[in-house]
Amino acid sequence: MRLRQIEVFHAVYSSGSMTNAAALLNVSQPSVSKVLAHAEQQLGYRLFDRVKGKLIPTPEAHQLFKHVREVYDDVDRLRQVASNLKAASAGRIRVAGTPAFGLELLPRAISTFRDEYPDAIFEVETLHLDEIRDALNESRIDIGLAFDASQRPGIRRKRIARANFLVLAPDRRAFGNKPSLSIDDLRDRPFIGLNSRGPLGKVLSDYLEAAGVQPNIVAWTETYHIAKALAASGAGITIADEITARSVTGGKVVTYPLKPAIHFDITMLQQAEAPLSLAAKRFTRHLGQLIKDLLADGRSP
Amino acid sequence: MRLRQIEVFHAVYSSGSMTNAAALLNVSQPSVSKVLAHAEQQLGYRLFDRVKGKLIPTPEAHQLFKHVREVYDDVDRLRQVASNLKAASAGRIRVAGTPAFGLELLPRAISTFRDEYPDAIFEVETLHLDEIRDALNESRIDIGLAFDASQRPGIRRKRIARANFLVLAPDRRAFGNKPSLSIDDLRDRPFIGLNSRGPLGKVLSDYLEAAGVQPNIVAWTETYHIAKALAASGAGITIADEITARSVTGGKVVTYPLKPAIHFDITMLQQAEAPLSLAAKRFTRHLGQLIKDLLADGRSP
DNA sequence: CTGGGCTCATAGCCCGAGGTTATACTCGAC
DNA sequence: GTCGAGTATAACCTCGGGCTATGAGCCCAG
Repeated sequence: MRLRQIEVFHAVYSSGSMTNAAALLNVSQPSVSKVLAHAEQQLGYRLFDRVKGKLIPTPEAHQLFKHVREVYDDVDRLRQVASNLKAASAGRIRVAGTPAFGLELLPRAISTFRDEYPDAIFEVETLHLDEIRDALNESRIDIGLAFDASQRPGIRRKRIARANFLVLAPDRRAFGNKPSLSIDDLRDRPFIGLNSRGPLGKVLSDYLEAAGVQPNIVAWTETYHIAKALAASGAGITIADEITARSVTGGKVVTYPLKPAIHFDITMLQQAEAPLSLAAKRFTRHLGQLIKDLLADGRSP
Repeated sequence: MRLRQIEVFHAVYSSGSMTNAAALLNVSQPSVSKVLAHAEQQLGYRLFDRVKGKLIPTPEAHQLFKHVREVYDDVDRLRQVASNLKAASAGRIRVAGTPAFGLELLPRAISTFRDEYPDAIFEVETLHLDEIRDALNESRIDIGLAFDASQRPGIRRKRIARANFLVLAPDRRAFGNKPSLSIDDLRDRPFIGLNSRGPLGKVLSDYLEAAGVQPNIVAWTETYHIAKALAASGAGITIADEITARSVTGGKVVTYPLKPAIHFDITMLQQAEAPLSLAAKRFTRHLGQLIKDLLADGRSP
């Protein structure tokens, strides 16, 4: 069975008719008819019964289709990867970050990197952690940036820096000029919660639970920038990573360090066993340095 | 990327040279060279660096290969299934049983069935339970016969009969003419154990453990016929299902029922959602009846 | 019952992928 | 320098799969 025959069978089976399949595959109807007839002849049995001009899948077709679908999905993915690799070898540096990084830090890093290497060409996007991992596996991106990613097969992690949570409030009315806050200060405040889907949300909710603090949650979100924007607009206080807290987007907030601090890692992800291009390697160094500088600046202004 | 290109890439990558790949694929070396060159040209990047006449996979090739292997495995299986379906539609009835059934009962069932339907053509083999399931999934067989199979997605089970364990001894010296044995009678006897890999071995070992009986195991096996043959040749006593116990093969043994009895099911397996041919359906009825008759005969001789 | 309007199949044509053999090229080993 | 191993190129053939045009069966509407 040739790949083309598999494709055609798949299209005919799932669209229900040769005419539809032809449209799906952007070829003429006779072409589909011929390929299918040829496949049946080679297989030695009918895949569809032609009854009153319509196609009825035979039991064999149903059996085959289960397996065809798998192959088809795999081939689809393979072709995706094949074209992704082309973009990679074209010298592009493809980076993705969770929203906390992708919205401001990555653009800034790229911009300053291009001051030094004006020829560098980038592709940037913001993805959630599991999407970053998929994208790495499919060679759709070269570098991912996330918080506290857990170990996964096929993915190499590198800790870039250790960061802390900060408390974000709309203004100084709630806590005045306190130099830092304890977890108890958050009790009974209107609070914007972070979903525990992401790794950081989980760290945070575990921490609050362990401390026995049940904040008065007024809204849930998964992205820190949204939490920040909510805080800035006066909806309540929230907790966010230092990167988000120090960013310009999302409006003006005041920040307080937490004591004792809650740490988490900033992790760079790449595909295991896939060498980075020279340009990509340079960029990872640049990015690491930028993050360290940013954290240092934020801590001793 | 055409299927042929995937095949060729796979062969070259895993055999290390075009010449070897050509031999593997049973084509000429220039053909491989051309297909590979063509694939590279379409992909837009090299898959191998030609250095000193040898091939060194590029990083892209390593990446691609991971996915190619998956596709390749799937396609392999698909082609297998495609040709299996041909045999099915050719009117053959393909049956497999665990050794307990396959060695004697299935051949006898087929033979008596063919007395009634002389045109029926069979394929028989003995497989272990997990192999039976794989074979069903790949449409390599139509019907499987096993003990106490657990539920699995894609497989339909049908209980044919309920059978009991019997104690097998070489002769009457050990237990005389006792009408039945209790589990305690087995204590400290030389015993041929059944591996707990199969479903029945597990039932048995659980039972012995629950009764606190630790037999004096002198040999382990997974197939009941071997246990029976060992018992017949005087190596010790054993426990076996009724089907094996009553078979002719494996030598002469004397059997004792256990009291209280240990039950287990005899199960017929087939692929869910795959209709059986008319002939296969008839055979399942025949087989079910034969097993019921056999058990009834054995219990009231 | 007759004519659109579906469907799939057939005919005749063309192109390109991929097979063949024969041969050239380029290393490393001797 | 020559031989062997491995890859690339050339000239040729076959066939899968694309196209358009057209036929043939079925259904429904008028």
